[in-house]
Amino acid sequence: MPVRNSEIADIFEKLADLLEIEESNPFRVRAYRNAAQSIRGHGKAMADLLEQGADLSELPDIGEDLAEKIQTIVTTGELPLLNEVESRTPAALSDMMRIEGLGPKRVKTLYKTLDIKSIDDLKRAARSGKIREIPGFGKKTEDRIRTRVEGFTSHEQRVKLCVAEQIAEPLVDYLRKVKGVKDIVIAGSFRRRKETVGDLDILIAAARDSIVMDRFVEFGEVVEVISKGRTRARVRLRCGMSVDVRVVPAVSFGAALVYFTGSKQHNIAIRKMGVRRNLKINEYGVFRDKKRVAGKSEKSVYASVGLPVIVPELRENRGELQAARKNRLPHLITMEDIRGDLHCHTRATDGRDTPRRMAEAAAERGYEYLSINDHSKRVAVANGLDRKRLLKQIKEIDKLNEKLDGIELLKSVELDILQDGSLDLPDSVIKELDFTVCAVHYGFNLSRRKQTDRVLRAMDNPYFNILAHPTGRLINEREPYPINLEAIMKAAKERGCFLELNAHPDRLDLTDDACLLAKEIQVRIAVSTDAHSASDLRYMRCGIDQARRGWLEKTDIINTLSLSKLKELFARR
DNA sequence: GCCGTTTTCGGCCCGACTGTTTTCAGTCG
Repeated sequence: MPVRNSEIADIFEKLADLLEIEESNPFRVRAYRNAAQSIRGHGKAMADLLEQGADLSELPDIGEDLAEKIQTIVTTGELPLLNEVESRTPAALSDMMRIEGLGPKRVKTLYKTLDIKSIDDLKRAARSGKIREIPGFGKKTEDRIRTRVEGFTSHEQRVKLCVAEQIAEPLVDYLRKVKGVKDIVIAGSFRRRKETVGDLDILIAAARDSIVMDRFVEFGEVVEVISKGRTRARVRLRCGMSVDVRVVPAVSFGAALVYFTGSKQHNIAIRKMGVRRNLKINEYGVFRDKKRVAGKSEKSVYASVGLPVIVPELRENRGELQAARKNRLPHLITMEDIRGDLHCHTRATDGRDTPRRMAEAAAERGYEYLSINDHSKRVAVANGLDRKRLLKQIKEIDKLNEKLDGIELLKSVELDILQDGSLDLPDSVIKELDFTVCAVHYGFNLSRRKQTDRVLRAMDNPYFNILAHPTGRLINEREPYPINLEAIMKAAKERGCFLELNAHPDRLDLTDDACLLAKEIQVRIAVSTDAHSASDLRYMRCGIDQARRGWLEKTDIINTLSLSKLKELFARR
């Protein structure tokens, strides 16, 4: 299997850690970190780009040298420079830097004075009380290291956005009631609507003498106060999530919002634009010399560098600043644009509600149509429909449609794409449907080429309309199966097929980067919830968040169309 | 090691908090 972008990024990040411990040129260290981030966030695999003969040094934060190193990693799977550095400096020191409160300097000191080279070494040393004897360390530092290292798991997981929302809501309600709090916004990746959130950044506008910080650390879910000052405090909640609260005066709120919403890369780019205009931009405002010239609102901050406000979902330094400069920011899709949902299940298979109940719930949301896409027979665990049961369901839906007012149910199915690329029900029954949704449910371990060919062959069937959850990934649970998405998207575009952005918060498959790729290729997308109950229809919001991060507009999304237009699109045959 | 409205050299974001030290280094975001 070709080397994944995340693997290349991991190598550069590890190298950056070790070089930092060795006190190498800090800007060189940063260059490796920037490159890692750039590669990790890139929609296309470096391996594919190289195969197509692309010049990697044209990518942001990648120069001649790193382009060559990426080539080496893609070809050989490793980087000689990293091996060389690891021969001097133990690789596991990089893991130690993941522990909160341990940076390159302390890790180096621990290594040099106590020969601590791993998390386990660190655990033993902290228990034995040797760490506090090192100059510059003390009892408190040792205590903290001990607690952190005991509870340390190598990969602290980011939580899904919808889970973060449930965690944040009661805390924000609590803080909102504190005297002196004028405004409160959850910033950070939460506000940028990233699919997962590492920690919560809560920004509060309040008077300087507000007691909000005292109240914050007293919140019932707080199990550890990591730091607490007048303007900034950080705690850990019972659920394991860290929360930062920052208090700023109202006059700085807009500047602070920009600053704490990020992304970091976006902010750095904004600041650089400011520097060119002799402006200093920080979380307190925009300053020319000592004079504040903007900062109360986000609009004023962006205006100070000659830009319109950029919505948080786009703030990733993925071209939004250039687009804003040219007044070519996308008009992002909104919930109001959505006229129906093209993927849901009923009690006939693994759903919980009846078609009628689903239709009523969709109508309540203001939709014009909803399609019923129960599983087909291959998905036996879900009691998938065979030919006979599907024909029966088609008749039921026809009957139901006569009674329904204001909403139409579309007759569909979620077909299984078999390993040979055929679909698991015959055309003779599929042709009775309004359209089809097709997906891979088994055989995730095929090679990338075979998996791609499988889906491409399936798309050759003229009844194939929408490819559902195109990579099969489950966030934090299952990696995407290897597949050449770019080839799939190009083929879909040629054949008049569409890709689904599965809005279920466990899937969000396509990723934001994949949405960007789809936009570039101009293949259109269905944002669908894959609802297994009437209440699941609410997940549309999650899909729209993701679509917006992927720059998608109303015209990129097919379920913004009227029913008649939609039916025209589905008529490949 | 990257980058360019200061373009092939000379910059590269910076303020808050903690602990240990007594004026600041280390870490974080």
